Amino acid sequence: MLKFPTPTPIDAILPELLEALKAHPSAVLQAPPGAGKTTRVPLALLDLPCLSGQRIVMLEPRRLAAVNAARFMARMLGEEVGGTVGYSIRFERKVSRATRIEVVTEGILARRLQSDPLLEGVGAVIFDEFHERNLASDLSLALVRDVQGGLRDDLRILVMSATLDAEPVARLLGDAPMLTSEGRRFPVEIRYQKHEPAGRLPELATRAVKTALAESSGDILVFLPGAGEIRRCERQLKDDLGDSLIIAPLYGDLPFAAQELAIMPGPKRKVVLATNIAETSLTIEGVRVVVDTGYSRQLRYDPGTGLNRLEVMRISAASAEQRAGRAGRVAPGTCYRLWTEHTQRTLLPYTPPEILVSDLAPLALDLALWGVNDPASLSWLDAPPPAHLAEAKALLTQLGALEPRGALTPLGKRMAALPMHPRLAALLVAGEAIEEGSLACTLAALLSERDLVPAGGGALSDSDLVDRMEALARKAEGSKAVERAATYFRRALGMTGGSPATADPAVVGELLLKGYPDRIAKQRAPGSDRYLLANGFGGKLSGRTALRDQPFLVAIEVAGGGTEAEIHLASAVSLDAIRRSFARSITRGRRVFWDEREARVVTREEERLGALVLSERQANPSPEEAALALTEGILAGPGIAGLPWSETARQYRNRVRFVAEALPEEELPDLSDQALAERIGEWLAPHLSGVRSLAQLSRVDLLGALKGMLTWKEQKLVDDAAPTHIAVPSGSRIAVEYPEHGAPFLAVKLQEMFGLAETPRLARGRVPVVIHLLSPARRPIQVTADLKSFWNSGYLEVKKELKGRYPKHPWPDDPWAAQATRQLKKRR
DNA sequence: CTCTCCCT
Repeated sequence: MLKFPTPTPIDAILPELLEALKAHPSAVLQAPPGAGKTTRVPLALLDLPCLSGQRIVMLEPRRLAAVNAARFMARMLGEEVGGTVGYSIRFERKVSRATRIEVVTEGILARRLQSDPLLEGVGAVIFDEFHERNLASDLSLALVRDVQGGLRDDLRILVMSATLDAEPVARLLGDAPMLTSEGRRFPVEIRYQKHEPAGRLPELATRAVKTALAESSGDILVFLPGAGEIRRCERQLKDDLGDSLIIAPLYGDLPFAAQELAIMPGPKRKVVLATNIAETSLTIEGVRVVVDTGYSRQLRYDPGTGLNRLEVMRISAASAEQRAGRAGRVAPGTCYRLWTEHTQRTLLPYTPPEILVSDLAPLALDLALWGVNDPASLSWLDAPPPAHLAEAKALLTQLGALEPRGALTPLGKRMAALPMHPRLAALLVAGEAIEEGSLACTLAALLSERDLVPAGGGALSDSDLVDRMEALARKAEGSKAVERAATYFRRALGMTGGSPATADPAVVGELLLKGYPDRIAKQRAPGSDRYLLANGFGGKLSGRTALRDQPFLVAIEVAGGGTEAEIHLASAVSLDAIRRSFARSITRGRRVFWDEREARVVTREEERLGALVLSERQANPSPEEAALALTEGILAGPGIAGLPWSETARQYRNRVRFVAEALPEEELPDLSDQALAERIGEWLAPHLSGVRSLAQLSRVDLLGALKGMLTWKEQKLVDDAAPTHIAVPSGSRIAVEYPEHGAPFLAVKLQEMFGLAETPRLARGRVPVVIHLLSPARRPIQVTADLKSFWNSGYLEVKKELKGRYPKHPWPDDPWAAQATRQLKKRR
């Protein structure tokens, strides 16, 4: 056994662990941070006889941690790293023939499993920090377990974790033995709030920092959700406390030098305002006090939109414990939790694992390469959610990596071999095909590395990717990492050389289209910053950008959801490039519809891609299309009552209604507004040829159209039973009025009716017409349905009254004998 | 308060 300079709590449990792994192929070791498991356990495993001559691979979630662990172990052995102990991380590999312990980061193992599914020469795989439940470690465990259950039953699996509830993993590993070790940590006193605090996080944190400064000693670490909150809190503390303290922000996008300032001990008491980066990734020396707001930003994948959403959410109890532990590294400490003990009991026990909440496209591609069609054939701690997986497969199909049935295509196989997200792999392969591989590598690197930071600090505000290319050319902060990744990608493609000096924005757009085919966006109106995305959702450009001039974009980073997402990064793309890339998915169609505002039929020929109309032009509708759209427009707008009916047509409808009511046995058709609306396609549509607008409806012979609803026989019946005119004794033909409601009537001058005893009748004699007798000036005198009694009695009264007023008109004493006339009295 | 953190 090796001699370590200081004993750690883990030492006591090592013999037991070795025994467990002799008896069982798997084991679970639960030990809090600081117990020494990362360095002690792999070295101890070297003594296992069943591993003799075989390599131990240990998985670390972070590159820095992997390198540090390897270096530390090599030093314990008195060797250089790369001897018995080596490491492999993204850009670096330090291993040799002699290497027995290889520390790798998570992506490396997933990749190696694909090229060497039997893990030739590997005797044990250790999953360190498994409680973080990253996507790659969940996938790797499922695959390694698959290997162990198949051809490698000798393979040892050891899962090490800090806070994870060990029971489910042990069960997953075939009831593996569980071992627990104490940590080596100083006690941390937890202080809760008495009442749930109200207010904004930066203000609450500022107040808590002041309390902590007064109550405790040592440096203070404050956990806030993001850079915005950190800046606000920093400003308040500086305003209130001045230069008595060092206020150090700490978050991932901060330049390296600023991060150093936060991590290293300073000359004065220090307050570090940090994001989650300080929860696991970075350790700050000298912290005795933690102020925890209890919130963090968490990425949520929405399978409905295929977009990610960054949300401020309450942290889990496990996360709160990890944060509090940061106060007990050097001495007993204090943790101020800005929530109540009651709220503490409502926290989720663990942060949801990535496999449940993130984009599964990379996992789906790896599964396809592994030959797994149904993920249920592997064992998972948490199975990938079917809806997320379906969305991921849909994307991979669109990228050309999967056949519709789910099998891997040759392109998919090629993509899976490239060390990046499938979107970027598709971009790279496409770039290679058009001899723009080098540019494609630079683009992929820009999109996969941390965003560049301009020289003056702050963030790049332009959402145009071409702006990022220019910042890269100017060597903005972060350029080195991007160049390194680009070089790495070029090597993966078998290329040499550096980034191209200039890039044609048109080529940039075209390449991005290949990786983000689902993210085409069309400007809603010229000059607008609002776009419609191909998935049917809206997006708004963020930042000041020249992209506003662009009718089409590829939206690369889209955050949000709800009604309108935020497009943080995009690139212009030409319509021609879209047409070239999506020739097979673009549909051409005609749409004939009623434009309500212009009150006319509009015909558009459209080129569509998903929810997007790529182009459109006006066209002429066929008579049938126009008639259909116009009738829809009539019903939606003015309705039947609003049609330009002539008086004759109106009367005709009333006549038909009158006959229908008076002679129900004839069963005449119903011409009411409602009936005409229901049958508009039948009676009106055939008469609309050449009509495109409401205004043009006046050209239509509505009466003719109406008559089309009646057979010839029925038309004849209407003419007979409801004549338009009736001849009176004077010889005049007087129009019969058919009102909308009530009985038909005849308005006629009294003098024209002399001698007529029988009231004329309509509807085969069933209904008497009502007579409105008029004065010579056409004023109504009398309304009657019984002429005979009028001549006998009422007439004399009328004559007495009116004779003086109309002396030129005949007023005979005997109306029975008088000649009916339209004329005045004959001149003598 | 424009966008947490990692990794092939």
